Amino acid sequence: MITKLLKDANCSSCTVRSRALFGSVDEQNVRLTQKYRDKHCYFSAGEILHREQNKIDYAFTLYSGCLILYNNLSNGDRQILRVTLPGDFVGFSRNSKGELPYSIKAVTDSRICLFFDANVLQMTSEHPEIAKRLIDLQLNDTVLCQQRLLNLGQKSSTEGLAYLIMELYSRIKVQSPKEFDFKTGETFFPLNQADMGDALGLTKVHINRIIATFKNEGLISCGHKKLKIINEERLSEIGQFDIGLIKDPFRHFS
Amino acid sequence: MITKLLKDANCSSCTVRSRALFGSVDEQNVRLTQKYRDKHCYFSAGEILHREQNKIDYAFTLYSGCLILYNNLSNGDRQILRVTLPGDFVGFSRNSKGELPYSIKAVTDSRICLFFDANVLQMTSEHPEIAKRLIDLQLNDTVLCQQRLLNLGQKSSTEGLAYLIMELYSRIKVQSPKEFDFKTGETFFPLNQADMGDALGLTKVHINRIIATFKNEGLISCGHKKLKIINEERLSEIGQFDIGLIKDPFRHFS
DNA sequence: CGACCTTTTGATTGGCGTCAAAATCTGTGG
DNA sequence: CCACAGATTTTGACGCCAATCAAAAGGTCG
Repeated sequence: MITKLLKDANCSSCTVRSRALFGSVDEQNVRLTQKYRDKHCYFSAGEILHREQNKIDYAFTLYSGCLILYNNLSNGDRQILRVTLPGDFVGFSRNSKGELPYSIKAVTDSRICLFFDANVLQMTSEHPEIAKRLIDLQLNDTVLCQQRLLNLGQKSSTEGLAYLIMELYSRIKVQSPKEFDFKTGETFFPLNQADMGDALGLTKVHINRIIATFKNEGLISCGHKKLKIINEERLSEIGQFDIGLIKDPFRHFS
Repeated sequence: MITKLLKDANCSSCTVRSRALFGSVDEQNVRLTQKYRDKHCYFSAGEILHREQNKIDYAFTLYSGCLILYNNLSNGDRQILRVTLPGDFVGFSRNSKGELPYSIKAVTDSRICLFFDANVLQMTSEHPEIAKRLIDLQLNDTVLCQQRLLNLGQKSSTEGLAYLIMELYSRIKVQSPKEFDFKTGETFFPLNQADMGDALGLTKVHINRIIATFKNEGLISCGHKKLKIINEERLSEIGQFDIGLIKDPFRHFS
């Protein structure tokens, strides 16, 4: 899928490095891992990078932009499983046939950098600290996923949406600080109302009504792909969102 | 929490080994890893092994029995995040303070074997193949968690329950084959109706009504902690459950 | 045998889905 | 710079799925 979209550039031109993957690795090792990185490529908003059940033989880090990972059901409904932001690592978890179990779509123009499987294998063997780093990234993803289970299973639609907004907003401030305008307090916000519905198992109509109440109550203001949270404390409270989840990642080795 | 419940025995007496953790490690190495294992201990049904936000400095494998990992909300509601079966590994993902973000409770009499953090650290350094195995276990857990997101977010209560039953049933057949009676087709089934409700975000009353329809339609029969699936194919279809998810785990290195 | 837990059943309520249409915004090309 | 097509947001009316409340029946275990 991705191969036909590969651009020529190799990764020596990448100026942004994968914070998530190499964050705990010292500078010398980062330079060493340079050689394991392969092609990087660009996608524009709306492009589908991968369709669930198709095979791939690489993983990648997101350099810029925003992707959603999702599953489709037979009736056409869609569940968003994860929203990835710059620095996130994507593309492990394949079955014996090499099939990745979710689809991937760019919600904004995005730039990724590929790591082919053979290179990941070699990299983790030669740099055990990177293997441990991979465990930790995976552990944290699992915790976030479990928190979303809690969100979908036990919270009301209002609580769930408050949580979703706070979680994404907090991650954007950490992972894409450039998108946050300190003058106005406005952040770029990648999801539209239909997307939020698909993340929470609600209809876009209902999402719209909840957002309307949030606006009325002076909690947020938002426009096209823009979000300003006016009362962060109250919104966190409604969503039972704990900022520690983002600021203090769950891990084991690092 | 666990320490005060520790029984004296050390792990040399363990006859069951952690299939999940050492499944891909050769016999010689398994014997080597023996030394990293610490105490093992027992819990009876209903005992709480750990309360969310408390600190621990070990992880463990479940040897026998069944545990649930869950979160409580402030209003008393509970979301079951994961049901662990023999062979499963539990207890990574802690934050900087060493806090594990979920509670753990034994739903049946259970036996676990501890690995203290220091030993896991040493073990993964000395046996890189175990580090990679840990990544894979974690990857598969994440995929299962994501499938439960799909379950909660997009499926009807009937579909969701069919999926839950099929998933647990299939995992029991693989991970606790002794619990499956080939003569009667009956399996031990650890969850009661309230638990299933807490796993799916539904009330026990509603679970009961759905189970009644499953019985009426001749799909299952069940009694106290016992389950017999009469029409496996149809139940899988209703739940949109794919047995490959269990039989062909998602992974990257092994 | 009795206390407690789990399952079962009924009646009523409300949250969110569904359907439909209008209003607004966005990006594109002339 | 405006016109237009398409996407996204907004609003309204109505219906249904699952929650809630309540109580009885059945099982399990000490």
